[in-house]
Amino acid sequence: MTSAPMVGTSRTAQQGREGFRSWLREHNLPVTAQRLAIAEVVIGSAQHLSAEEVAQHLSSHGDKAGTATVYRTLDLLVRSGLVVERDFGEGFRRFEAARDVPHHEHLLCTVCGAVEEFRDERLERMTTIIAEAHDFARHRHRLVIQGVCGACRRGTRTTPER
Amino acid sequence: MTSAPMVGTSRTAQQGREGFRSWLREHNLPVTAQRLAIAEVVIGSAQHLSAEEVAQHLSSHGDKAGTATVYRTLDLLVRSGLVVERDFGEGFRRFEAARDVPHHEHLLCTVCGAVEEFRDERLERMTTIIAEAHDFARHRHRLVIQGVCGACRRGTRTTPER
DNA sequence: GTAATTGCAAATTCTTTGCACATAT
DNA sequence: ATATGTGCAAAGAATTTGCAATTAC
Repeated sequence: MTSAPMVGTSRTAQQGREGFRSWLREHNLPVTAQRLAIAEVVIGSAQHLSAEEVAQHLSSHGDKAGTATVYRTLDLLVRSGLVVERDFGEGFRRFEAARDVPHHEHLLCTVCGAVEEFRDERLERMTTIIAEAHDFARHRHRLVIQGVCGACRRGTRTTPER
Repeated sequence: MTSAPMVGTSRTAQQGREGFRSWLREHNLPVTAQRLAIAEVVIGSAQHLSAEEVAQHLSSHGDKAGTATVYRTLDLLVRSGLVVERDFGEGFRRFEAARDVPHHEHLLCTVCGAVEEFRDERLERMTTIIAEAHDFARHRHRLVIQGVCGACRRGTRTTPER
């Protein structure tokens, strides 16, 4: 966990589990133990988890699910809108609970891997204007700022981020 | 090719070939036909090429190189500073000739795949300020704006971008 | 001549798919 | 009951690596 405040309101694991249960019911999809467990892990976490990390969290909590199921459920979670997919250029994807934030950017520490989030309205407006100037209809954008966090610069960090 | 003006100065295939030859010599690395051919393709192109596309360009020009050699040479080109690696979240990397631009952003058409480049000083300053506010030492940043280009919106496009 | 590169194929990493078996409704 | 999900293992896609044959210097 980073020490900075998160953007938006975080949801509890319970809310994640129940929210996904409702969504599955609405869509006439079977509610299985694996699906609820995966939803609880991803939505209950404040981090950006990879598929593998989701599987690890599961087994460390007594639950377990095959790799295929993890991927298939993450796909459902993204389609439900409860989870958002992220690509930090690491060669694999990460998944993050969708909070009540329309959009936010990421600061990535290249030393410890810590991810910090922020929102900036100016950036929102700026990308729209830039797109228009190039005759593009802006759909969305993605900004990742890479750098070194304070803890790593000062050698203060005691616990590894990931 | 997009119709908008490119950022910075483009280099010719010849310049790419010779520039890489010099770099190889300076680093006591063998100058091979494959290396020069790959440099010519990547640096001579105004596009963002994938490793596979580089291999295709090669064979269509009579040259040829194994996949491993293409990847190994792209790695050298990146390390030489003559080529820059890009990640547009497609699941694979693209490589672009490094021009005299310190940094530029990308507009990506989600319909035809066209990539347009632009530079924005405000963004440069903004990311530095944002990083500082979060106690990060900014190293670099990456902004990709996704949208639909004018040609695709109007159905005007006649030639596929990729 | 000797050290480095090349190309092929096998190995890796992340992700998807096919299929027999298990489970939700 | 019956459609759907699950897990395993095989398949895929992009990229890397081991190694014998080849080439640069």
